[in-house]
Amino acid sequence: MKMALEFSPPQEEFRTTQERVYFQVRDAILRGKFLPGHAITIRGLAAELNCSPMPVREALRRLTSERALELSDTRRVTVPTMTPEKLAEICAARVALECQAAEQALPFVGKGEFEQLRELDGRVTAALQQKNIEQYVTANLDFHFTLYRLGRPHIILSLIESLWLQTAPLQHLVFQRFGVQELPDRHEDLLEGMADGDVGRVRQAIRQDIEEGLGSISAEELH
Amino acid sequence: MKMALEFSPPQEEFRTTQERVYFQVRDAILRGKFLPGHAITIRGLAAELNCSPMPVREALRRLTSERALELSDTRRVTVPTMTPEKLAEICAARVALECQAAEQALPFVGKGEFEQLRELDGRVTAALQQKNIEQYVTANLDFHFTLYRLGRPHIILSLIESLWLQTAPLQHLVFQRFGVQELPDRHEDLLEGMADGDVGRVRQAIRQDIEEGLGSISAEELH
DNA sequence: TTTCAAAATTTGTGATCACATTCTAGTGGT
DNA sequence: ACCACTAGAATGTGATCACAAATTTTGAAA
Repeated sequence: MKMALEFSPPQEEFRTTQERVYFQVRDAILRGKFLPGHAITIRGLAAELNCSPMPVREALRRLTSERALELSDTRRVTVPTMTPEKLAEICAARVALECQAAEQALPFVGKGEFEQLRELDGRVTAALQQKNIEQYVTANLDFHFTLYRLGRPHIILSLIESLWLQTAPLQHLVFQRFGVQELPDRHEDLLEGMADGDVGRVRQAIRQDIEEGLGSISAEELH
Repeated sequence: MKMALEFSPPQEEFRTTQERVYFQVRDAILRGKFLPGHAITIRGLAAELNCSPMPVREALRRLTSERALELSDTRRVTVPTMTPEKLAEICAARVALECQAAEQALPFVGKGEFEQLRELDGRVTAALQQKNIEQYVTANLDFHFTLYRLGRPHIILSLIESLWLQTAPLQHLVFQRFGVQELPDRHEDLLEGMADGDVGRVRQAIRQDIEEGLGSISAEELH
């Protein structure tokens, strides 16, 4: 079965095929093109992405070690299914790391950066009003990571990215079923806290944004 | 060049060669068998571990994505060198995650678990008195991870493991040069906090243990 | 129609090969 | 002695193949 348009064409130029495949699959996961539980085959992906199984193997191995994909007991690569325990852990880890990243970013929030974040938040709000799932996901991701990147974190950022990757398939599942209109977001609190340079308020806003966002998911049945 | 005894024989039985190689290399890094900056070759490892380059490629790719190894701009796999920025980030991330893990473990610390932790701490102290680097590293690792594992974390634990892997090469370098006798540890505080069920004290002890431990490293020149 | 075992296909793993790039001596010139 | 340069060796990447294990399909019996 040929699944057209499942993967976007590679945006940038990559040095190796393996790297290209890695980002294409990663992107597809973030955009919700894979359902939890879906099994992925090396040869199938290789055929779709026009390369030999070799680069696919390495890309999948990499994504598996980031827990974006999962290795079944029969060595098959699948999109992970979520459990309440995993969700609670991801939630706790995101709070811990994203609070740290935000705090680290705070000194770098100047006037220009603040305006940029306000503009990105505007896009999130607009997407929520229009009930545009695709746009909401992209804008929300941009908002958070633009903030976190200000503190120039490398290690922490990649840990956070790994955590977002893990919730992406479930998140899209829930959005497609229940929409995004009722999603709370604490971006306003966050922006005010940043304007005041109030670390405590920023951390609190991040915590609530994450816990309420993932809480609204866990409230629904977990597939 | 044949480097004998660099790798321990595989302890358990692994399902695949790739997995065996992964844990052997991982173990070697944790035990300080690799110096920062050291370049690793796929074929060289394959010859030492008696397999084809293929499983080694995948194992190295996996370790690279965990930041235990690094990909140079010429695609060569090397043991990462530390920078003050990276060390600060690792320190912050460890504090955030290990405090969370400890808090999560706290309700599971019964009498038996407490005694086990006291016994492990005793080994750490003994190793420090004897200035036995190898034993200190092992005992300290056992102490921390035995505690964290009580809360049955999966995701957070693997993040913490990745962070420990990243500091291992530098840590061994410093230990070999300056010894371990002056290393502070906050395990006493930690144990008392746990006995009282005092979350705040536990978190504070973890924070200090990490910051003082890594601080004593950053105080020395970073290679 | 349903059930279940055997056959056929598909899959992951590991080995080997080809090729372009990178690294390493060794050479020659200053 | 020192440095730039070239030839040879070594390395990473990607393709292809062989094989065992897992999956799916098939077909016959109930």
